[in-house]
Amino acid sequence: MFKKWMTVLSKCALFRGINPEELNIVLACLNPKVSSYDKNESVTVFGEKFSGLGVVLAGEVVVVKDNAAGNRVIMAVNGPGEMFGEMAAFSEDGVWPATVVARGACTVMLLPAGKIVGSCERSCGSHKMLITNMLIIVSDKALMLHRKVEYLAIRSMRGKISTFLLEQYKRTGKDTFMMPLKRNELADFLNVSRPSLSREMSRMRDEGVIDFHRDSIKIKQVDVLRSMAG
Amino acid sequence: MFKKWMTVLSKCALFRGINPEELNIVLACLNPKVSSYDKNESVTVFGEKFSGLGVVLAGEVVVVKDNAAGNRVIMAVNGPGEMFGEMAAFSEDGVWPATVVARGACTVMLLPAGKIVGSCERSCGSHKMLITNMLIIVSDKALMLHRKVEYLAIRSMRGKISTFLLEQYKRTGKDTFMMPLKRNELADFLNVSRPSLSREMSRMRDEGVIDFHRDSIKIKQVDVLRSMAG
DNA sequence: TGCTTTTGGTAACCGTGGCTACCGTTTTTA
DNA sequence: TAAAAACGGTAGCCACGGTTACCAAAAGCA
Repeated sequence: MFKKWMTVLSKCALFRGINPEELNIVLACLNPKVSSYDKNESVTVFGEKFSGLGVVLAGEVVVVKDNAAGNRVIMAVNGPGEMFGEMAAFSEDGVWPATVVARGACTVMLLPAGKIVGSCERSCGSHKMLITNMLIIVSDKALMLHRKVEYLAIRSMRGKISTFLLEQYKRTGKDTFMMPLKRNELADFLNVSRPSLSREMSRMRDEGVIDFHRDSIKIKQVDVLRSMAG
Repeated sequence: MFKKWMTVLSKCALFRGINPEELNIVLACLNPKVSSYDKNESVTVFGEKFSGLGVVLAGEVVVVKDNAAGNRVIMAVNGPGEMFGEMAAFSEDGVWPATVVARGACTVMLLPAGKIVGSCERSCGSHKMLITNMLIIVSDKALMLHRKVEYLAIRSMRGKISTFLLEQYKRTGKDTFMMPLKRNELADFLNVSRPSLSREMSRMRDEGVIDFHRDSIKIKQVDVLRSMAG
């Protein structure tokens, strides 16, 4: 039944430590719903009734939040095997805390939240593992948000840009790399305006700290960048 | 042994649904460490080795984060029965993601993280409950951070102030209430400078939207405030 | 009780960064 | 392959809010 998605699901953090045979049993237990979406189609809408823990099976989704002023903040970009709605799954109000939009054609699986904590009728042994995995996942999510808060708490734009670039530098281990976000998306992520971001990056280029062309970026003075990060 | 703290602990979300006799057994299992601190003393320091899940027994602690630029951001204020370090408890790196400072004289309990998920030798039945509680707690924490991100994502100071006041208004249900934070702390929380905050609040008072004197504040035009929140 | 510390309001100055507008380039779609 | 849409850099304008400095009131402490 879920044979098609086994490879992806085995990579999903929720099912870590559960072997294929058990996974099949657990999935039958959880009774998930698989749906496909086109580009820019809404998978979930902020404030609507919570429909279940999401797992991306194919394609990519973007988790966004619109504040009333009309600014769209990108919370995350999730690919195959990644999840969304982990936090809402165990909240009381039972509504989506964010909007999830298909970044391109994609397929997602929605798991009813109650089934995860609720004790299984057939008392399948992987349920405890599932809950423990869930705990780790939500903790990681919380830490990610913690990091996000740190980003937003940086007052100056230079600080934000420098911090972001240094994180990429550390992640890739190279001083020349591709930006994982378009200017628009980066501006959203750093919570600044797009033209101001361009201007500041250009200034940094003029000063010889970095060099870039479109998506390709090169860090020329790591130490200077570090001093600007805070 | 923990008789002195039973009243507080029974109110702690971690032990919800566990009756006093079981609580004693569970506590013995967890082997917690109780310590006292003076005002402004550090309970935990950012980056240092994780020492365990914290529970405030008496007094208050402030969870803060200093960014390298020297700005101190208040993450939370925790009183008796409240916890800190929930996220770090299940992260890999095993260091404190924030600094916790005693707001006044206080007593806290530290629970070794491993003991919570690790299966109990005496296989005491409340362990599953403990893990489930932990899941709910961490989810709530994540949602709280989510809300925090929303606050920080608000561009204008007016928007921040309005949002904060409306939240208090909703919480107390009254249009006149006491500010739960000093100006200093509020400025930190909203991530703005203290004089700018005072100035903006004075402007709002001049415009007749609000009225205030020190800690006491009155909302005069809720609808206008709402339109300013975003 | 007087002294010190903390807290909060106000004012002047000015830099960062938001906004709008425009244009060239790249990518997508028909 | 032409038309349309998305993307990214640049420029000018100016307001929001950071910074510093100072003072008054309140609270803590001797």
